[in-house]
Amino acid sequence: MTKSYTEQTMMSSEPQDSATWTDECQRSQNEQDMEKNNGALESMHGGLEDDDEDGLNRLDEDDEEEEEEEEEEEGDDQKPKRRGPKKKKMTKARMQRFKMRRHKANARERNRMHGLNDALESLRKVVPCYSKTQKLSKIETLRLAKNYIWALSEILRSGKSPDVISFVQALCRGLSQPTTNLVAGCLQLNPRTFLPEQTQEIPSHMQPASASFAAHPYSYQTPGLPSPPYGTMDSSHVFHVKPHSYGSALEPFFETALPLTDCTSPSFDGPLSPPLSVNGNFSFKHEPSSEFEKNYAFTMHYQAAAGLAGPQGHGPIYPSSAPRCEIPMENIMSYEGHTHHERVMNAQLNAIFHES
DNA sequence: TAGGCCATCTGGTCCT
DNA sequence: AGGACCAGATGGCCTA
Repeated sequence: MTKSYTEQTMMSSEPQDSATWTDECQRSQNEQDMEKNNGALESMHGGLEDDDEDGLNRLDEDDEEEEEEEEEEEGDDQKPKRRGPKKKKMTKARMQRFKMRRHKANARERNRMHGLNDALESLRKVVPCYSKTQKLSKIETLRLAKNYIWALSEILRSGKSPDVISFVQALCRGLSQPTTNLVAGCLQLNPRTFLPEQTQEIPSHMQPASASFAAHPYSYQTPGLPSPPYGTMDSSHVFHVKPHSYGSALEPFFETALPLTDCTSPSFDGPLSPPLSVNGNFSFKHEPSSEFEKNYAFTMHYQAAAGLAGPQGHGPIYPSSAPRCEIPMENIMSYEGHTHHERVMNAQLNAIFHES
């Protein structure tokens, strides 16, 4: 039984505070924590007395009449005399109240952050490539969500369905290398495939159909990003480039797939990979054979994007005769697991395409 | 071991 | 006054 990251962190992190708190045990835990943190708080108090105790001394001025001694550093001629309210000593009672307030504020902040994380987790589930085991980082989740929204908007705006390469390009813009590889993995697509410079080498029939998907209409620079892999689709950080052939660039996805923009091509008769279900969900079809597939269980569920609208018939990119494939992995959140609201949203998108 | 990611604590600021 | 929000600091875990 493995502990979640959160649990591990909670158990091991230095401030033993209370991620494990429940409302019931919060009080006793509070007291324990206060004991533990006493030393730190005391020292902090010392520092505050020396530097700036405005905050602290403003807090409790009601009682503590018993210790009204004002602190004056008489001996220090160097320091200019302090202005403003005279300081009060931090008495035990005041200290206790301060600690209490601090603990309450900490608990609130913790809850707030948990709520934020819950929301982020919800976002992870509705963004392509959701995996319980291989979670996207917060920042990557936000970036991918932004790209996803942009891509869906673009579909709505243009009324055309993108080809997979363009769509993945749009999704991966600005993502780090691992996430880019992850998204590519979702599609069983070699990341090199959708690199701008490499796509130029792809024969015309496999070129992205919608130019608008190949590049955002606005600059997609992400200035100030912490490390080079962010904010660029430069191939130098995606699959550390080695000489490749066109064939390898398209492996394994396009080996058997029909030209992306032509769902009705009669040339199609091979098995589809990756499988895209009738409603557009991507999923692996087979028992994971490669290490990659064993380790990463994803699902693509951009139904509204990739699958909703075919060029003419508003059908999925792949023919409905394509084998519907599922991953029998319990850690995958299937599209069916989405909320009613999400399904309604997709139904509405579907309706839009069918009406257009 | 460095770097990335994360949870938590903390003090400041703003709002109700 | 108290709560929400924010950003900086800190330390732990994980991975390349």
